[in-house]
Amino acid sequence: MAAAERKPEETRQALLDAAFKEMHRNGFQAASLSNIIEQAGVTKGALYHHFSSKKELGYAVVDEIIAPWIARHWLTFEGSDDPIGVLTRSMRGVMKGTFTGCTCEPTEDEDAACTCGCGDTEGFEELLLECGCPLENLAQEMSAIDEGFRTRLNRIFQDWRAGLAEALRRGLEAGTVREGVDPDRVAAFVVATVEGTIGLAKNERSMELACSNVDMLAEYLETLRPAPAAV
Amino acid sequence: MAAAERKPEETRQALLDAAFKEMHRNGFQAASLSNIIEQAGVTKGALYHHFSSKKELGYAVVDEIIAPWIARHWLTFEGSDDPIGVLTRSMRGVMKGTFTGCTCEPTEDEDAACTCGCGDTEGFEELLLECGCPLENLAQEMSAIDEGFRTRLNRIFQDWRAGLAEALRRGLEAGTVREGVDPDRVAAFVVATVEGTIGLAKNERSMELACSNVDMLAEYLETLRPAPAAV
DNA sequence: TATCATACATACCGGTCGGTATGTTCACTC
DNA sequence: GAGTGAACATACCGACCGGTATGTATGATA
Repeated sequence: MAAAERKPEETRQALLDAAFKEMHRNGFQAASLSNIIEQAGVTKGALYHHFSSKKELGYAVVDEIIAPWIARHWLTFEGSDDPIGVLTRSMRGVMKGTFTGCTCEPTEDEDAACTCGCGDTEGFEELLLECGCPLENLAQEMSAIDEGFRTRLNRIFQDWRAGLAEALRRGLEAGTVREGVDPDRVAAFVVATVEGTIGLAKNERSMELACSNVDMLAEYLETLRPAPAAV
Repeated sequence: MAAAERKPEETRQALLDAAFKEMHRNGFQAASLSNIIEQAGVTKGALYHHFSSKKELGYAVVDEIIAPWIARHWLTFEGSDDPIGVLTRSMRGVMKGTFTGCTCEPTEDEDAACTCGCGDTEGFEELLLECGCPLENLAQEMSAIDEGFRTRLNRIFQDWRAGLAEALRRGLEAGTVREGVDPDRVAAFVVATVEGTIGLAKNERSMELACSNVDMLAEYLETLRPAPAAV
């Protein structure tokens, strides 16, 4: 094995990345540790040095890969007073893989790839369309049969909803969201519709369907703005 | 084994039912044939007499169990001219496990269990809340890695959407749905939101969340009715 | 009643799985 | 530069998996 390198943090990260990819495509239960260590370029000894079991590896993927990923792509309000506008742009960005709604430098260039340094490449939209949302996939598979997964995934969903609701509350104060809108209920509705849309689009392999649904959700969100001053 | 019984249709059905339960809880890949045959009360020889492989068993579950289940609980319009009303009742029925929207004798009794003879018992809502929608679960798990599953599940989604869109079209003609509504796009939006809602509620183990989302979707659907005559 | 396809039951196989026990090499301390 | 623990690599294990080969009982037919 030539000269060994001994970079434990890099090894650990390589294992997490490989595990994430394997789990994203095959789910957790069908994820093969052999494939993961092969992809990461290490051996089983390294894996079990860094993680005590397959399950612990899965938990780490949830906490250290999936959770930040969701936050990076969906909690992009950054003190904005227009949650509906930001959310609509985030949705379109995620669906198209352009991520112009990231918290990094926003760009006007619709064709630009993600510039937020999250490591997502241009091919991401195909991956999303083919493999779906990793958070939703894992939740569907594991939440019924493992409480550890369920609580961790649930935490991500709750943070997502809470962040969205918080932004809506600021919109209420700023007057960009009309009175009477319940931030928590709208947040839950949006999260459910987004996840359902990704799932349906994945099954039909149809980006058009995804975009149509996003547009319809955007239209619905527009109805939550204050009514224009009566003429 | 006392006197043998030789009822091939019952044996086959027992295998399908057991496979459905196992797959609903554990997914297809993690479903164990040993568990299935044990649950069905037969041996591996019987299984492989009726099904040529595990995958064929899974396909049969999709075609013969899941597809009719979806049709029974979601395609309940039966020539009604009020798709929004029927759909709203179906949603609430499925979520509460009362199924008052079934195509069987509709009942006014909100507490009644499903009377459509579909075999669903009172405990169904807990199962839906714990294990989610079997269609969505399988789609999430298998559509990316097996084309046979994907096409079969996709067919169910398409039939669901088509049935919903057809009902909306009748509503358009009957005047219970306002002009300008696109039946196909609304149908896709509804299916995605319903599936997303079940998934989210399953993960949070919260029937309140499910009901809240259903109510919000129902509110949205009400906006698709014709505007009341101007005063 | 002999025949024979159907409908199973039993026993077993190769392969893969997650996990472990043990060996080896590096980096650092003193 | 000897010692030591972290960071791996290698070899191996038992369990379970899907699948098969083969045996056997049943029920209809002739």
